[in-house]
Amino acid sequence: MLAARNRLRTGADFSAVTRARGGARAGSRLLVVHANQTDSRAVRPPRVGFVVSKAVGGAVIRNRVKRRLRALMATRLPLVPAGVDLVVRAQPAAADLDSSALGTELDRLLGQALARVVPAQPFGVGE
RNA sequence: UGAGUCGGCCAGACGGUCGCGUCAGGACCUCGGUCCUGCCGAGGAAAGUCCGGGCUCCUCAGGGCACGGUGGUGGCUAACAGCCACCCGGAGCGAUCCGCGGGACAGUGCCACAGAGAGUAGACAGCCUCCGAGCCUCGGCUCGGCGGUGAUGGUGAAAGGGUGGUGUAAGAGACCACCAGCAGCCCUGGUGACAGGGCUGGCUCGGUAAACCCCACUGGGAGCAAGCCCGAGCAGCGUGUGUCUGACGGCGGCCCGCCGGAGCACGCGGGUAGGGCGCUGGAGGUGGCCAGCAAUGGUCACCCGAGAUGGAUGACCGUCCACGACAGAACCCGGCUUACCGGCCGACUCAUCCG
RNA sequence: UGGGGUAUGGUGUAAUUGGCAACACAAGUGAUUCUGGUUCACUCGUUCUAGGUUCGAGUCCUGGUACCCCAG
Repeated sequence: MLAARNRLRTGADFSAVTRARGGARAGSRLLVVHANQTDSRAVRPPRVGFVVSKAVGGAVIRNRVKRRLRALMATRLPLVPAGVDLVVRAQPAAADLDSSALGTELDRLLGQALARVVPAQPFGVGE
């Protein structure tokens, strides 16, 4: 579980990230990462939300996928610039992966999405 | 030793680092929150939502009808379609298991096809007496007719007791014996379902009620996103005050002064956004004793073991083993059903061997 | 989370009170045609699944599975 200030809390927040005009998206067969700079003055900490639909599996599998993504995201949170909201969506194939495979996939997609939404500050995980 | 039946229990363990949620204590605080410490933190099915109950709101004088639910008996329970014990029927050598297990003499409906006849039975073939005609090897045979018959054949899921005899033209519960079954009465045992036995009777009226129905018992509706409380803003109502005799607001706090200026203040009820409560101490667990065959109940002691709201149990490691199945609380509880890698314990049955 | 509904050839639908699972389109095979189309004939079913009631179940009863809809 992330701290409350780092979570998206309402359905309006989620649709603001996933359907916003200025938002960026990077996806694969495993995950889809949405990003959007909702606060241009960048005073708010970054916020993250997760979407795991019933197509992924039962409640146990969905919770496991969500917890793994949450734990992976918690370590990467300091690298996300302030004022940016993220939504990480899991595809059905993500249920079969372990944490390390999910981590590399998340790094790749996160870099793509953040580079599109904040080109001035490139995401530097690979360096 | 092998095969099997039933019941109960467990649901990876230990350790390290980093994190999460409720609660309690403390610190900081811009009263939004942040940080530190500590306790606790998913299941036997949390699942399916198939029954039952608590709780909440709505409806409701009382009674009846309609529409459902249940269905051997006795008990347990808050209640149940559940559980326990027993009865009956069936399966098994047995331990044991399975059964929507009331009523077809209250009434109605249906029983396709086949078959003569399918429900107050029925004559297609056949069998038998008698009458008539024909043939004739004079034993009889064939055809037609008035009747008798329910034994035989064939049909069907099912054909109106079974076996043996008496009887007859041929036959038939027409009559007799035994058996099966039904009804009535009585005796014994049992709270009861029922069981055992005796006497009498008519020979003996299919199946289907998970068809309508009858009988007995029983059921109001919706559901915690139920519902209750607080409540911005906008609008409404009331009272007071004010419109050049200037309310109120602005100019850094106050006074004066200057500027803008028609509303302003208080109260009221309903209630949107939003927030809080409901929300977990309960038909609660663990252990002992007592009553009971048991389900269960009583009593004593100890314990507090989730309560979130985008929704908490995770991540990375180490060691061990049988290498980890099915699966995640969202108001709570009692059941049922379904899913499931395996493991442990107890009781019992059968077969074989040994003593 | 709570409430409600549906399931029949590949697809869309039928089937009186329980008595032979029917129709259209599609697909395949064959015939007709020089070839294709049209036309004709034929083929194609665990009635979602497992039990039960019944002589007999798509239909009646019970459990399960999948999908869809509604409230928020």
